[in-house]
Amino acid sequence: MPPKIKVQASDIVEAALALVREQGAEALSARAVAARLSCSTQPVFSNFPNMDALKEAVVSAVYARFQEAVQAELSRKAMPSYKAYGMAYIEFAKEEPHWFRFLFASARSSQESDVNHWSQMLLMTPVNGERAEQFHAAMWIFVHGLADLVLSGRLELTREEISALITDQYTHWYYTEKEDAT
Amino acid sequence: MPPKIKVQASDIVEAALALVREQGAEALSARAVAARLSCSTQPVFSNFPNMDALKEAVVSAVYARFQEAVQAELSRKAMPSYKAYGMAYIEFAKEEPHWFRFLFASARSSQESDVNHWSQMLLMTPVNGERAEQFHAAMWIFVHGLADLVLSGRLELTREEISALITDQYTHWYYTEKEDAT
DNA sequence: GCAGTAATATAACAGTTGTTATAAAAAAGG
DNA sequence: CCTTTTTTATAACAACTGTTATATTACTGC
Repeated sequence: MPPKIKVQASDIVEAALALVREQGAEALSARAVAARLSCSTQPVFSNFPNMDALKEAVVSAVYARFQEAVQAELSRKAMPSYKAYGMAYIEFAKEEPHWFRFLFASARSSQESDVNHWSQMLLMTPVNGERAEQFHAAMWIFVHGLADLVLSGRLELTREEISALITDQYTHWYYTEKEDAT
Repeated sequence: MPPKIKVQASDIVEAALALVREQGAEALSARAVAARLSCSTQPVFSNFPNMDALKEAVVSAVYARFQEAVQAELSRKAMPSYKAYGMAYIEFAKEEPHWFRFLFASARSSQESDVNHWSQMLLMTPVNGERAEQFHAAMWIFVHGLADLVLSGRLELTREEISALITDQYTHWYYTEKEDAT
């Protein structure tokens, strides 16, 4: 019978997660993971067919953390709103820049990740009918652009300024729609 | 006296530019540049102290192309507008995805690149006074977010849909401001 | 206690990278 | 023609990467 398992797949993913979090995507290598677990590189390749598979697992794990963070932020509010959603989105990007970059650099198809993510918000649009999807898209685009610009340092904003920008974006749409309706 | 110079700094930058354009940032290596110029790696290091310096030069060169492309698009219009600007911005991202990524992945400080780039548009805002800067920022954020989402494949849009989104973003601000004024 | 089994460890292979030491070659002045 | 100067070429070094062949180890049923 074989010896007890010392290193499990979850340990490997967790170590990889920490590596990416602290040093970014390019620090993720078989040897770096092994060093963090104080083992050889062998367990990495017995738990995963190759490094790409591990990377995929790490992407999923980061995505789970991302959703957790956003949901935690939302549950603190009485009712989820686009503003709370956007703030949580950008907070995550600011607090975990390497994770955020890693997540959105892995260019998956449009089925995955934040499409599903945002789609739950479609029920919350303040506008009705066919304009709902356009409002939804506009908010998504704006929040994502804001996150990217803040993350890259091209825009330096306080939390209050970010909050004000999202509010503005929201209300400009909202008011215009109301004007149109009357 | 030395032999004639065969490989000049500009040749190296140009070769690097083509490499990044065709295969992305990670394809930029001393040997790859040399291979494209059919020379050894030596001229690379006699013209640049190290690869980071070359990379910087390439960033500047890509940025110049970016500005050229946007200006060319703007000069086709009777008067530059945020819409034309945004469309040119996103067109560049779609047509030269590797260049666009390379440019905006090089996280420089906020003095550089598209801050100056966008700042020339500040004169074109349709709103007045202190709201001008907020309108300006909102357009920048929206267009950049749109470019990034389209580039990564998370949003699949035709040129017409992109155009409509920018128009919407613009008019929602514009109309709301007009309402406020009256 | 021994043998079989599977999870690790060691170490190597082949590839990549930036960078540099050394050699070759080419142009021009003497 | 030959020496000097400097660009280029060859080749190597050291560090890194993914991956794998081979050994070692620890456990368990017998």
